[in-house]
Amino acid sequence: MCSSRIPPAETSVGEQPGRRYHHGNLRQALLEATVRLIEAQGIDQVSVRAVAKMVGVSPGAPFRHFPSKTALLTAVAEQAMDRLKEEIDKALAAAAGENALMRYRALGIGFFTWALGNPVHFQVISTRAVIDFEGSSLKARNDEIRAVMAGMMRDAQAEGLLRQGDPVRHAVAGRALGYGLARMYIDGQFPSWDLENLNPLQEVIGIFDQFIASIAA
Amino acid sequence: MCSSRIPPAETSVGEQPGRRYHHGNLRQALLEATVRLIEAQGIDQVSVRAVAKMVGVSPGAPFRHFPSKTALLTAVAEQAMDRLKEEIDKALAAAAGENALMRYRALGIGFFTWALGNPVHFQVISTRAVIDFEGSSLKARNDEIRAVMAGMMRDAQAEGLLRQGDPVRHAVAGRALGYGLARMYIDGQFPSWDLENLNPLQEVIGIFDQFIASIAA
DNA sequence: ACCTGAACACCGTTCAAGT
DNA sequence: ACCTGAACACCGTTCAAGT
Repeated sequence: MCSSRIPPAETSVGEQPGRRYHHGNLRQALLEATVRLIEAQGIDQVSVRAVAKMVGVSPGAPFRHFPSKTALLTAVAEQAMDRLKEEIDKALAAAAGENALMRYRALGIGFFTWALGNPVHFQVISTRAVIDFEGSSLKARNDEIRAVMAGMMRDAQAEGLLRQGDPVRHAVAGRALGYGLARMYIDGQFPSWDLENLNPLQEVIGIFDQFIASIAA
Repeated sequence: MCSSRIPPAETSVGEQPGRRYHHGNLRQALLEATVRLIEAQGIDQVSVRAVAKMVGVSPGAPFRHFPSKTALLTAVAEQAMDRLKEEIDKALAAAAGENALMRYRALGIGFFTWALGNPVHFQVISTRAVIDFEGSSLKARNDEIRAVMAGMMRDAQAEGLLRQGDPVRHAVAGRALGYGLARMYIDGQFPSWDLENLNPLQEVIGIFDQFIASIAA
């Protein structure tokens, strides 16, 4: 009945299930279906079985590609982190000639652009209960970004760009501010703060800029 | 065999299961068992059945007191929020005579004291995916605190205590900073930032103080 | 090599039946 | 009034068997 199955188009694996899957890139299809399921139902509603069904495959099939549900979600987080790093690298490249504080700003804007543009990915990365942060590439990647931020703040102080205070504490504060703002936006808290006039990214950048102005010399 | 059952001690419902429960305060016992289970296993491992077993009751019993698992966790969050409000009220009472910026600081310290002292409760309150934030008392309580913070920042500006910038943005930044710091601490990120010298509460307050100093006139 | 489909021990939730 | 215990439709995960 289906002896001449055509494989699904090389990279675009997000169409309607198409009854028979067999080969094709199941791994990537599962990752994409997981993201779509989180978008549609929320992260706590994700089940491996539902993802398998979306992709048209049996309940056990995903376990040939991911040893556990946690591993599946961790893989989604790793893809998310890769995209974040790209966004940050792009922003940093564009700000290469500027001073340390402006490079710090560029990094922050890269982060906000990514987080508000990919809320599901941000959510997965920041939901530690459900991913294996320590045992994956996530920790190293995260530490890289942290080190870059801390270094910039130190440079900013050395260049006399900071008004006062400990650069490490400023770096931590900036990170916490970024994390908290992204989270508040995604949790839908902006309307309560009367922050619905501008578009959210503009608003977040405005707040971040005010933070930078506060610590600047 | 057990015709003369003694009811469990009035309020202290956290002892070893004691085979037969029947009356007693099952509702409160379930809430406490839920907190202990999260402490021991993490929030994603909580199951109504496990909570029921901890308390020595059949799988269906909790549903007489909470319509759903979400309702159970939301009730835990509501108790948590009540304690947060107490902590904040206490801190504000102690700072009643001071200026708006110092009262803002007191509120912040109340929050940090609560969050670092009750990490499980903070985690439950901030895990939106698993509680009913909008449809409970949580939203109103949260809005109260937000309004107090925003009011203080406005007063601080009116009293000439702020160096520059929009007080609403400062208020949002302070909230995001507080949320982000508590979260970073609970996620175990402090060691990576070389923040393990002081005790965490001291460290967090130090960073918060530096933020306040940055925006102060 | 990759997938199916049955199986196991779990879940949340409901509901008749017990006390 | 409150709880039990069986039942239902789910889940994560494993594994023999198929192609």
